[in-house]
Amino acid sequence: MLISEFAKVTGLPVDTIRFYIAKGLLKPDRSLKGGSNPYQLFKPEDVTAARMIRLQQTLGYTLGEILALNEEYRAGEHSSERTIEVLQLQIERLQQRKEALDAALTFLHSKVDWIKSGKPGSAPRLEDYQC
Amino acid sequence: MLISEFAKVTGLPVDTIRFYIAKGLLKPDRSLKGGSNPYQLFKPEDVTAARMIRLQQTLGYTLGEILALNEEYRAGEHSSERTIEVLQLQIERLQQRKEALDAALTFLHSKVDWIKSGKPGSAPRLEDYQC
DNA sequence: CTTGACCCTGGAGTGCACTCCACACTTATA
DNA sequence: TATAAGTGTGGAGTGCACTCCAGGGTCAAG
Repeated sequence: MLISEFAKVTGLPVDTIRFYIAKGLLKPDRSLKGGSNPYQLFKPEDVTAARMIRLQQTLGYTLGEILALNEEYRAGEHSSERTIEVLQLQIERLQQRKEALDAALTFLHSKVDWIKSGKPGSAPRLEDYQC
Repeated sequence: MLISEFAKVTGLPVDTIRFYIAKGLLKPDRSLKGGSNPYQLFKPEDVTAARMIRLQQTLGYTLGEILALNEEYRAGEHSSERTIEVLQLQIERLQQRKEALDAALTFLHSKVDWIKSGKPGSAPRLEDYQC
């Protein structure tokens, strides 16, 4: 598929796609059949890759980290131990984020409860939900 | 307390603190006693505010959003309904992030399990953990 | 009263992640 | 064959969140 269709499928602006290509995050095929096609061709797996990038971004990774992560992941494709190591690292980091998020949610919920109950006693303190 | 001590207590660089003050995120007192002190004075509640800012940042809010959120929060201080509304919105947003995070974690865990079990069947697909 | 540590303001610079633009080429349609 | 729509490259610009620096004021110690 061409870039405009890829943009539609992924929901990403064309400029952003080109930006990702320049960064090495996406690698569409070029000129498949004897130089007949001067355009970049995107495969279904590129769609998956794009979605993976967006996911990793919402999880707080920078594009540089995502690139490094994915390359390391590819490099360790034949070494299960290395791959597992990379995955474990990601899991650990996400786990930490989740804990901070849980603490924040508990704090917010307790604040809502406190207000709804007519504000008896002192307000819930951020310090009590260490994040 | 003066800015250098505040920096030590919060762990933030002095420049960042001044940046937050310029943005209106922190409001230390100025010249308390008859213009004798030309320096900004930070109170314990400023420390809490700084920690709140950092927390909100890790949760994905921009400084602009944090400012708006905190001002709206202050504005609704006497209207419990408005405050609860703001809190509910925050909770909703964080809940969404948590769900994406959970999906990612489940995906990563299943990938680890799949590798550890000698890679039987097909690899876990990102698509199956909609995020 | 000088020295050194600390403070303030204003403005410039940095890295990241886009976003926009000018210009040139290719391809489908009228 | 003219024209419009889509594609590629290179480079400039934007917004955010800092980060650094010059120039100048304040204050406590010696």
